[in-house]
Amino acid sequence: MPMDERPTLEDVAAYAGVSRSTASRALNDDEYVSTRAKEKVLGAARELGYSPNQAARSLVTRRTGAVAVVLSEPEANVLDDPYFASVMHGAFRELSDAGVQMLLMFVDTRDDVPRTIKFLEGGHADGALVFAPHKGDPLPTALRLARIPVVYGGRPGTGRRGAHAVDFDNEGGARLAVEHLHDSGRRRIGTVTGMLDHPAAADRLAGWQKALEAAGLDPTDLSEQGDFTMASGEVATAKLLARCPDLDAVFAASDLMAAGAMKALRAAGRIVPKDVAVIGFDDHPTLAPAMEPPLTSIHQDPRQQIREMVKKLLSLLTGENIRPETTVLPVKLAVRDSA
Amino acid sequence: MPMDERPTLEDVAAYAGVSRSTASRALNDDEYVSTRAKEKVLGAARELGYSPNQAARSLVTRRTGAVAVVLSEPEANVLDDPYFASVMHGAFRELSDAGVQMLLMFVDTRDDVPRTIKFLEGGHADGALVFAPHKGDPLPTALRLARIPVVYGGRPGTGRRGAHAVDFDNEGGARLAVEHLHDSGRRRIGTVTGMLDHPAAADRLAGWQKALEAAGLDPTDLSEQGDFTMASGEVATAKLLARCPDLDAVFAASDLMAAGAMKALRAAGRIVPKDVAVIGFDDHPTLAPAMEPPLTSIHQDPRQQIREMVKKLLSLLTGENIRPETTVLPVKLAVRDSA
DNA sequence: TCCCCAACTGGGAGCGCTCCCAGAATTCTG
DNA sequence: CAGAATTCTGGGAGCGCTCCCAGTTGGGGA
Repeated sequence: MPMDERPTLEDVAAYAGVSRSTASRALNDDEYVSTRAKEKVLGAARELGYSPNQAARSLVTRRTGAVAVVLSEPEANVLDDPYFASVMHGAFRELSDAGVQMLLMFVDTRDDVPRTIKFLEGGHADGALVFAPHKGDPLPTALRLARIPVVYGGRPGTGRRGAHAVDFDNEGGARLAVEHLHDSGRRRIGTVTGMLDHPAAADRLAGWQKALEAAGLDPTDLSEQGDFTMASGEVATAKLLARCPDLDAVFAASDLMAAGAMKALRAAGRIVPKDVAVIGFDDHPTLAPAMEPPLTSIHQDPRQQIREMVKKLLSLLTGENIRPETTVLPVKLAVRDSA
Repeated sequence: MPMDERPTLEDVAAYAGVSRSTASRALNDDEYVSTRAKEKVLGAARELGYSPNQAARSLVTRRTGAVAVVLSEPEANVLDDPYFASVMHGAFRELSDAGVQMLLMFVDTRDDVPRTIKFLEGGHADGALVFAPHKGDPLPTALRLARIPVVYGGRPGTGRRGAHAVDFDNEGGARLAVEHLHDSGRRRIGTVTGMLDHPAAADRLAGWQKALEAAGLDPTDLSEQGDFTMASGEVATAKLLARCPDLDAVFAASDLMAAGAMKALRAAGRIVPKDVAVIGFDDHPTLAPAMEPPLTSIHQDPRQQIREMVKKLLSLLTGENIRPETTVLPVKLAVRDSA
């Protein structure tokens, strides 16, 4: 073996004084290898600094040892949101514990869709963890046709039947928020929604509405649509305030919109939480505690989500025939000063 | 070719009525292929939905077509910081434009270092884009020994000689901040630093100090160390305030610490910016405009950084013999209400 | 004692591709 | 128009691995 080249399995086998086959068996701890042979091979591998050639292995096993994490979300949303950073970090940890590499792919232009499909179909990854929340997103349909093992993060907007997914209890979170507000005496509880083609936004709105009705309150005129950005939260809250001057609470479907709501309330001379209480959603680790006053918000644990997703995907990859279903994870209320 | 299997190059060649070699040449647009043959092959490939087997190709070319993006930074910093989200997104865009896949790796425990090195040495990626800012980080040294093409984001804390890197003008940014404060009449300009084993933090501190001295001001007692977190900014500012009650400006080395500073100032009854002006660093796209008052901050463009990094790495990979040097990118002042 | 079956080992084939080389077809030169 | 140069083509080898199969070893039961 020349000095400047990486050792191959053959080199390891020769060094250990066994055949290539035996070396392979030892390294992959197959059955039918004597402990003696196994020790020799493992020792040789360590000695030579052997690391198997993934390409050669892939060529025969038809497995790449890599999983793609696909974010199908407009650029701005991904960048603003530490949720995605958490997801990526968590995905890496979970996957690398399983010895799987993580390929990261963003899909934010229409052109990216065929490229992504082509890539995944091409067998460059064994499976995918996909975050594709928009209702019109063509990706889930295309993925289903391509018969690639996929687990979704969040309820996919399209092709909901027969998909493996892990979602948060968005409706329950909204209910939690409304109940907290109601319990502290609020009666005119408005909401600022996200884009309603986003299942999470729709679920949060539904939760708010059901909770109001359950409390015997009338939701009419009390909801205004935003788009998850701070500016939209500000505008929506101003409209809400103009329409219902007796507003005494705002449930915003994201912390960013809650920040906008606070701005609008401040501009209108309302004190938070004395005059109007505010609750956000996401429990943005940086933003929520930094706000003035610190924001009460619905907390969700992205790490738990990704852990479940990886677990499902790995089962899928080992050929386990698990039933396609959406696992729903609980959320909780993180109480601070704003409500 | 069976229906259920992916077509191989051989299938494409047969379909086009040429040999495997010619098909390969056509697909890789090599020289010495007739236009006629090329068209036939390309047509056949399209018809059959052919996508080359990357593993087989890697095996012979000894190139993986993938680049690793390595974040060697404690978990919390990565999660809080939309800078990293920007970097990852930008890296994906730039790399995929070049037909290169992106592998993401985090290094946050000591154990991750050998694993990462092993992985990169194993030839699983053609090169790496590394963010490893800490002074004691063993990664840069290990990477240099492993002779892997690497470009650093930010000045690497270790092994600075002979490394390819793209950094921001941290010192210049601090100077910009101080000059702005001085121009608006502030004379007691304190600073809250980041962890000083972080080159960016050290550079920002140096810039602050030099700018003060250039303006004929005395920096004594006016700097306090933080660790880039909000809580540390609050504590540091309180100390500063206790030591120098006539403080009229704070330059924080991160927006998060600026948020902490604002909290401390508010708690001490100081009005921002009337009594004390505050300037942050990073221009955090979510946090800075959401603060009350909106934060003046030093803006840096992570997209530009990653673009330069990818450019350097691709040159390195094509064997160009570019000189190892640190490219320094300009920053600018984003003026809002806090200063 | 012998045979059988389990436990183990080694060699061969082949995954799908690129590259090299020899030969065929075409074009260019004098 | 012959010969040389050039362009193009196809087959063979081989990248490093896993898997299959045939062969070898050793221990336990008849």
